[in-house]
Amino acid sequence: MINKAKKNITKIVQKSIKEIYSIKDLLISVERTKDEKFGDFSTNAAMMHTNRLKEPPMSIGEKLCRNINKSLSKDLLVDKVELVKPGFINFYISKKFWIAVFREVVLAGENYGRNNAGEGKKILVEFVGSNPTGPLNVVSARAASIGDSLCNILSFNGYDVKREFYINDAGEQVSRFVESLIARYKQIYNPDFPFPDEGYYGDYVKDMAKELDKIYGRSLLDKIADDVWNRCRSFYLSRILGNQKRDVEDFGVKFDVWFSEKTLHVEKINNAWIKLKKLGFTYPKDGALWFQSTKFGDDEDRVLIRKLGAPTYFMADIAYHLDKLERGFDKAIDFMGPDHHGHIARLKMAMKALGIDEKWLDVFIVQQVNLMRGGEKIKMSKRAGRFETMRDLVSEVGKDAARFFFLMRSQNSQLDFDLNLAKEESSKNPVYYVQYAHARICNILKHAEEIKINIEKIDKANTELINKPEEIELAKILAGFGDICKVSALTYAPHRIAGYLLKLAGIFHNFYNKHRVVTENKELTAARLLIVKSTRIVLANGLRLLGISAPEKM
RNA sequence: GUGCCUGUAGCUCAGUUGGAUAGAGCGUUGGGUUGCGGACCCAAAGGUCGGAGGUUCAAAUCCUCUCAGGCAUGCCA
Repeated sequence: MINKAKKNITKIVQKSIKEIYSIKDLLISVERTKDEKFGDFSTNAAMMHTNRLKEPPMSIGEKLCRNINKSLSKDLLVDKVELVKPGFINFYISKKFWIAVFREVVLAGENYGRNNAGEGKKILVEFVGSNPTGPLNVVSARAASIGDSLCNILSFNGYDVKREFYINDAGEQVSRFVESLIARYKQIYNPDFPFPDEGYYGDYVKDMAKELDKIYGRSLLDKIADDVWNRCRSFYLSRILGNQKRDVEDFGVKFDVWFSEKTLHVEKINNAWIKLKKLGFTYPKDGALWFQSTKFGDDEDRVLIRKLGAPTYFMADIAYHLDKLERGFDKAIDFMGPDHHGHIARLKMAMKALGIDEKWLDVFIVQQVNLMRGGEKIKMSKRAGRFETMRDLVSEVGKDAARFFFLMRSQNSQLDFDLNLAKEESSKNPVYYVQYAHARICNILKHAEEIKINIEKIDKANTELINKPEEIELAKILAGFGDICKVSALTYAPHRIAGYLLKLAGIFHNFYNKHRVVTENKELTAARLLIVKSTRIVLANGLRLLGISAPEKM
């Protein structure tokens, strides 16, 4: 809707420029205004051309304005065009144009805001991902919220999206976990048995050791290298992975693919390695095999195959991304934890070495989360085995609040998560504020139905009766939903949707406070029901994109 | 040392890729409802956009330098 208006205005302005100045460069921009006192749309055309035409902006603007006023067509529904000081030309759109949005929303329903900008392009979004060595933490919860919501948004914009979880089940970390488990088990019989320096300190490892002891007693003590042990270790690894799966599923995230790093070994990794070797970017040194990342701007070369023969995480990740490419994705997006900082540049260098278009892969860091309680930061220490898990967080504040809080902020800044606020049932709590607007509307609709008003046919209501400023304001923000969806997809920014919903909820509450919907006046009631029904639809659509419920009662 | 992220109101953060007088929420202060959900609304106060230059009609936004904080800098992931 807004796009249509923008296009029309752009055409008109360009036509005027052509007529007056007969120049070919017609680059201008038409934007929504920030403030109502500047109308609804404005163009910087006069200022853009001031240099080329060697004429002051106000003078250009004056001529354009006069010309535009002559050529305004009726269907645009422009009330007024005016020139303002620095050289902006402002367009005032008639109420009628805006009010049409209510019917449009109701007719489109859950598809309102959808577009086909993505043209069915295949995108793979990799997020959360982890070693199967312990419970998922709060950063994983943040990544899950952002990744899942972005996928919803991309689908809504016409992309063919797949969600993927990368299981790092083949590396050094898994060995460290197993060593930790063995050590905890042995410590039951020998408290002095040393615990590995970089081991896993969490209590869950101790619990597993106790469990092993319960089943096998001391019989495993001398069988560490045995088959029994191998079975035990894979039993616990798959149990941990199972718990991780349950964590994300309870959080409402459904991955299309759980990708095991193991499946890259040995063949796919070998193939990737051979490709790099053939291109001449590798060499042996100190018994290991290296990648010449310095050729791509790194400060030192990086190891691909370790001295002992095992590939590094870096090598596996190269193979992994080649695999994604081979699976036919037009684009790959990765969300990684803050500890992967250094890894990103290297991965991109490897992609460049392999001749892959830079734009094919986008990698984002999901920054750390500081849990706050009563203004105090809760200390997290993985080493000491104390760290906040995703499960604890969700069970304390709930899925909706957790997701909304993570989605309010852009992913690349650190986040202070106020646990008390997330639980508070008041308008201070943003998630309640938005959900309350939705529930409130549902209650109005229910009330209307109780007095036998037919909500289904409400799109037939007489919209001529809509003219209050609060109503027009609602129309304008509803009309902007499609734009917000597009922008949030384009900039990978789900938090735009959250911000939009907060604003929409605010405008609705204000409207509600000023105007009663269901009254004696039947015609006006119908028109206002159309307004609140379309508002409900947009709230629900937005919440759905965030993966948050839109409750009918609270 | 090097690289990335961040620096905007007392606090937590937006700012549609360069636009007009920089915006919300919380907190503070003062108001509002015989009503369809008060889990609500309105108003006020609060700012050298970390700092200094530069680019141009126009800079929180782009460039250079600089200061502060965070993270990374493993043959871990």
